Amino acid sequence: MSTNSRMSVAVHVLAWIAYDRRGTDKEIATSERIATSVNTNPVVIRRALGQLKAAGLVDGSRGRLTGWELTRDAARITLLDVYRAVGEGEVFALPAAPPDAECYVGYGIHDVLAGTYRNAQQALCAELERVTIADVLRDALARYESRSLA
Amino acid sequence: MSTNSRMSVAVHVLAWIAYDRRGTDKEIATSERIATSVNTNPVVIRRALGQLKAAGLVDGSRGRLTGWELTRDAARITLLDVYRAVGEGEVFALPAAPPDAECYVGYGIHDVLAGTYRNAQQALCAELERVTIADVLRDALARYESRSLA
DNA sequence: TTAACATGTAACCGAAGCAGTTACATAGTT
DNA sequence: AACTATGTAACTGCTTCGGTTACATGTTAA
Repeated sequence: MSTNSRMSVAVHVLAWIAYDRRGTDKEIATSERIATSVNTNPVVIRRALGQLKAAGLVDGSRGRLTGWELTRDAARITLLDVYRAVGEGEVFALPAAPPDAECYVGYGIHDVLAGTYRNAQQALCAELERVTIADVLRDALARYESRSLA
Repeated sequence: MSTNSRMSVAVHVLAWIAYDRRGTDKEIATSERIATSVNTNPVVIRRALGQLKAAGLVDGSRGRLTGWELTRDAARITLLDVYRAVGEGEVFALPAAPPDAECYVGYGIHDVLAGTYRNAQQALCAELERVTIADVLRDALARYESRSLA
């Protein structure tokens, strides 16, 4: 599929913010710092944060020493929320050109496909809804802890 | 999502071939004729047929007056078969650049995401598997029959 | 055997989307 | 007022897609 990586970036960003750093170095969540963890450019992070902010998942201001915050508990942000926030469209696309409406098959097939795609998409979304940012963070940290057994 | 229309084209092609034209004009299934129904270029159809043939869903030769055929009943070809035949990859992608392995979050997040994506993708595929080409054809024809009520 | 027909495939085009980057105006803090 | 970080525009290189032309190859029918 075509597929961009915005979903992955957005989840990473949220998990990074969700991680409680009060014990460590009191690192404020800036696009710069997050970009280091994601290994990309700060602007890419700002674009992601912009979408997440528009969706009401995070909040932040321009001032110094501010830092981004989640607007609610990480356990209450699902990957479906993120999926919608980053504006991912449909998984399947119909051809731009409409089929031959004179053809027995062509006449209605786009509508039929659209319905089928809707069901498939819904199944996908239902699965995304079962996972939260808290889940992702927990699993990621678990992997970090159990590393270095190599 | 990125999203191409190959899936849609392939399903259209299969439904077109599945439609029994013995009663009508005995139209042989050529890339040219199918292209008319799909409203695209014959080469696009040939590319699709090439993938479907490689997947063993259709068969055809170069000769004249041959025509493409399904290798099995339309009721036994699922949209999941088609999905795999057209080589659609994963719905979600991870960033090309690996995250910062020193970061508590970055270290394991790609693996975590990959697992989640796998589950979501599986849900999608399960839904596609429930629909066959025969289903699509039946529904499309039903729409054709009940048209012109406008 | 030969003419007709249809496929397979390479090659190219324009359009679109994406990630990355630079640059800079703007806004909020200290 | 100085500092800091965001928001955003603009540009780049890369990739993919659908569409198109062109042509060699293979198969059938006459």
